[in-house]
Amino acid sequence: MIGATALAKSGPNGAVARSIREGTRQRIVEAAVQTIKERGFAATSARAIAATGGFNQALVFYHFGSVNDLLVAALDHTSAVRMARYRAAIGSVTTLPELLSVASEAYQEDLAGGHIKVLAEMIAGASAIPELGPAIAARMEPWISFTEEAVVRVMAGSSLGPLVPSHDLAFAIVSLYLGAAMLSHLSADAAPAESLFRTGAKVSPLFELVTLRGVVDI
Amino acid sequence: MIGATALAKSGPNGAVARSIREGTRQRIVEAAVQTIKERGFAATSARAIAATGGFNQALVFYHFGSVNDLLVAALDHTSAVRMARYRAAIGSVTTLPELLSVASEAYQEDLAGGHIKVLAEMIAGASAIPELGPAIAARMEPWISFTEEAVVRVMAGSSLGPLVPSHDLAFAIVSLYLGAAMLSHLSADAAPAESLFRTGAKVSPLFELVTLRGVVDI
DNA sequence: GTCTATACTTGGATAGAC
DNA sequence: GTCTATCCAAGTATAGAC
Repeated sequence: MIGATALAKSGPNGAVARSIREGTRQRIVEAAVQTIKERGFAATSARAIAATGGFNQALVFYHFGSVNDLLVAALDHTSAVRMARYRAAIGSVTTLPELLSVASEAYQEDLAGGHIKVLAEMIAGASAIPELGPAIAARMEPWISFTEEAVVRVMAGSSLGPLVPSHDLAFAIVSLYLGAAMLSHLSADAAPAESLFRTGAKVSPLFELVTLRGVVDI
Repeated sequence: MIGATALAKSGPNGAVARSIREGTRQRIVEAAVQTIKERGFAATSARAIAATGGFNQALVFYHFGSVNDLLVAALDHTSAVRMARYRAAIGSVTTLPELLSVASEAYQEDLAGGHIKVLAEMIAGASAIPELGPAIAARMEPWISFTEEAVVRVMAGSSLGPLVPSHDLAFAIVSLYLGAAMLSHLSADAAPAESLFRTGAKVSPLFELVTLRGVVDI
């Protein structure tokens, strides 16, 4: 009898059943992500998150200890989702134009889905709340590694390979991605970043050319 | 007699004389910049600024109306200083390796002088306080234009010129600079960005090569 | 585990003396 | 123009009922 109490309250109410299945922690994390997307980092207080998710403010502290810890958990959550998406899209690509094409596609999805906004807001927030800095820096590392893998694959056999340290290049790409996202985010105008992808698509065959011809075998 | 009252309190006290000469507004702006550098955006409250500058908190509101308006003024101030520096360093450069060399030098100065920190904190803050967004976006524009000028000059006569829209390239460079600054700032580790400049210096002759040989006259 | 109520803190902003 | 004193709003966090 006692074992049944956990399910006693579910019944026909979909929302309640869902909250029991997913667990409250997960519900809180999702409310945090949504609040950042909709209202920005500064407005993402425990009260605002609770209002978004329809639960009590005190639950944030009961389950996560502090708002900061919840925000880190929220970043982990979106990062995992996005990483899975990027791995699926980019994991098997071996040429630069192809890479740019799928990267551009994934970027559009990120933009539409609000993932970029979450990332930008968190980076910005990390700058504002120093305690978050190290946690967020650590969560950027996998992205640099992932980018480096893709870069190494695309440059394999290229004569540029030995000349450009792949880690530097990966860092540069992530920086560019991040900087463009923040600038676009700032002016609420995504056009410049999109223009950049189009230009990249136009220019990338040029690098292929250089690679194939082996012009720069120094 | 009345005309003399303004100077009546100066005398041997250097600090007071200085404040009268520069005006209190300027003193407040400098205190704001210093507070951002030392304590970060989030900690830069009217009270903190007043403590840094050794004046009363209420003066912020008397002279600037709000903390936000003061912060924008502070960004204007550092931007003007940095722009002058960059113009002097880059204004006459015409080759890519040379450009990268002086840009790297100026970047080191920016880093040491805390200018990069102010910029990064303000961009981050703009994300946190939406009202600041448009003001800061407007203040990034001159940097993109300036970069575009330099890019156009360096690419003049290059066969890459017609292929790469200079505005896109300028946007990309500013994004890269900004993104690298924010990532470095995050992990309190400037090494990655410096490594990037070194790599740039190594690779840039390659572009010169492409340009000179005219390999890609499509 | 979840709620209500509330203590405590910080910071923006203003009134009014000087 | 500059100061003291204060109001007010928003947010973190906790105590304790349920």
